[in-house]
Amino acid sequence: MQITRAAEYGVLGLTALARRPLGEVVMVDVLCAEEEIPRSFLGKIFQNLAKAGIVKSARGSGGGFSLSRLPGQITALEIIEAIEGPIAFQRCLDEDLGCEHSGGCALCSLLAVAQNRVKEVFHATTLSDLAGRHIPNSAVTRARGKSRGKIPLAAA
Amino acid sequence: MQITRAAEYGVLGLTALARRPLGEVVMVDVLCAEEEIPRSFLGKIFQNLAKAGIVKSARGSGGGFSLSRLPGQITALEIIEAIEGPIAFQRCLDEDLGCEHSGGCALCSLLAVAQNRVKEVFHATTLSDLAGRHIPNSAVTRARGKSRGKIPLAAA
DNA sequence: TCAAACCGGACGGATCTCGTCCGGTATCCT
DNA sequence: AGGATACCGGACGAGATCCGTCCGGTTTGA
Repeated sequence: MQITRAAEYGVLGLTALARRPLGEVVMVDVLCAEEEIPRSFLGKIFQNLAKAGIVKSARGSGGGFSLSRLPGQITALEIIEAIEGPIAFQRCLDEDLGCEHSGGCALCSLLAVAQNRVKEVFHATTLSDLAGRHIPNSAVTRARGKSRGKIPLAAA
Repeated sequence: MQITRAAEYGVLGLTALARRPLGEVVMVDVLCAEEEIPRSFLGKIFQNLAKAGIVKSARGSGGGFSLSRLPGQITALEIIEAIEGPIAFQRCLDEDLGCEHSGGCALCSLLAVAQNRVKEVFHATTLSDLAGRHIPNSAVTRARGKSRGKIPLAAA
């Protein structure tokens, strides 16, 4: 019952992209430096985002990634499902291959409701919502020196 | 982003218990036969439920498990968290050990909202809700013979 | 032609999942 | 007292998933 690092990194990387002028092509090196994400992992994640049409990739020298839509038109649900696959609290809730327990499985109904709630939340949030409020870690640590201790929560 | 089998089995086992007169002591062998759950696994799961105070255990001959409260007073949230540990979409959302990304992490806020939605759903559902609508698999297969083909969904 | 940058598959260690097994202990029955 | 019964609890283990890394291949620009 957790989000994967891949999805986390994917969202973070996209916010970094979304903070720039629309259409700007950025290398993964830049993005992962900005958000402190392992380089080759983020590369792999962005391959999925490209395949899902969220991001466009440009190869060769001067290449990189750019958003293929406005940040306000990309939902968190899209991003997360592009990386993790469809959100399904249980096997039988993904495609309707029927529940293995019984005809009217109460548990599956419950899980279906819960699952739809989180989908609603993710669907209602766009990348611009996320990018607006997010301050990249690298900026914070730079401003703070390298004190690696407890972080006073800023901004409620 | 999935519920574990353990939680699934736990809920199922408890519904079997909840269908009986309150306080009746039932062996795990009976419960797992009824719900078609591996015996030793369910035993282990019920240990957690006992530790969480959801179920009472009786040892020795004639022993087994019984609900320690009315089914209407046991929430799905309790059950699931007793088995899986606290629901936390991300490490930083469990106890407040602060987000590793930044002060005002937008992603964590989003995940927190989604997580609370599912907690609400689980909290609003009781064991009696689940037990009422659930027909154990064993009963279905008995009534149907051993046709292992596609199951026509009964009851909307 | 060369270097830059993404593509995509293989690999690998760590962790989690899904159980099983077995000796220990508490309880009941005779 | 002595068994038989049933839960307790820890160890074990196969398999899957997670979290990345690596490297050869391909595309592109200079």
